[in-house]
Amino acid sequence: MGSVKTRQLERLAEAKQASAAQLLLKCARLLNEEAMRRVNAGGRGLVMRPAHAALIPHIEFEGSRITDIAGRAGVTKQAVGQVVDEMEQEGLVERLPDPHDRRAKLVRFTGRGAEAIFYGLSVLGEIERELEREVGRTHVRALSAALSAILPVLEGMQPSDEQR
Amino acid sequence: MGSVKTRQLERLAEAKQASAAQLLLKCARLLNEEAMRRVNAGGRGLVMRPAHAALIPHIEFEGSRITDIAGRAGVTKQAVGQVVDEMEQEGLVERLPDPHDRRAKLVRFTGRGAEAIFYGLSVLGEIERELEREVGRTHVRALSAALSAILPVLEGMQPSDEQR
DNA sequence: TCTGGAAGTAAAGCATGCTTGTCTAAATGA
DNA sequence: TCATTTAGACAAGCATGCTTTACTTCCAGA
Repeated sequence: MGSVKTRQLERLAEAKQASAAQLLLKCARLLNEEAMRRVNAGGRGLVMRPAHAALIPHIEFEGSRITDIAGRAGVTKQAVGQVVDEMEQEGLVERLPDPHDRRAKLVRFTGRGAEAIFYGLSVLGEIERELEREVGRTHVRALSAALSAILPVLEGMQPSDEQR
Repeated sequence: MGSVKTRQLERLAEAKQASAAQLLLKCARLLNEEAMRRVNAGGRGLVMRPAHAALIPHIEFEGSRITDIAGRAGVTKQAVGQVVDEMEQEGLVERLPDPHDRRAKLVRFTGRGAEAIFYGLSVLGEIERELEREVGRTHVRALSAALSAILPVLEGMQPSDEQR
């Protein structure tokens, strides 16, 4: 009793009160789990995995090169190639020859891929509407506003991610 | 042109505007990356990995049983045992005999473990202060308020997680 | 006092998501 | 033209974080 360690443990108990950062991390984890659960329970045959989700924002609708996707996603082109293989087998994307460079290929969403993305977005929208119903639209709008402000700051903290 | 697919791709481009849910996920990912980066660059020998972070909230200061931790974290006791092994080797936690059950052991933070947690929390606090400096305290407080409201709703969506 | 179940450990295995290294074909530029 | 670089594919390997199976020790109820 009264030892250094005991006092530390007491301070630790106090510190348990969540900061905004901790709240953010926890909410996002729960939201992500719920969204994945709903997407994969969506009756469709396809499975959505985090590796897929990570690439989607970096595949442009006109088609993107593997190397470009890799650079933006911050992983090697080999890693992207593997995930693209999977998504291609599920019929979500297709590889097209790049008219500007015969070494290159363009990865592009298929119609089915676009549908899958809409479905995923609709799941997020659905959850969002449920949240609004529970906590009120004001809170959700404030959340959006704050996150929109914070996002560029967080992006600015990213390491420039030299070569890979 | 004008095909079903083309129209879908156009809609897809519109849909790219981020919802609150998407913003939340992206911000959290960036925040998490930045926090991990800073913690592991903290000069200390120890490495922080997601698996450790996942257990920490479930280790009570008085000590918790492996089985309890596993139940709350939603993984098997074997998985928890492995991570606890690692944290024990780093001197962050210790295993004590449970006075109430000679089969059981209590996992508890050591002084060093408590320090490490303080350090981790201080990193989060530091990032939070930087965010306040950039976007203003109002936004960050609104963020906290909204997340605090949303958290219990998200927790309520959790599957009851039958047996494991 | 046994008998079933729970706590923890041990070992093996597996899914995921990466990496590095190597190769071919094509572009690029001196 | 020829050397270098680049895009992508292929193969192997590895780190992480789990799981399943099997065991020992101990508790607890019939």
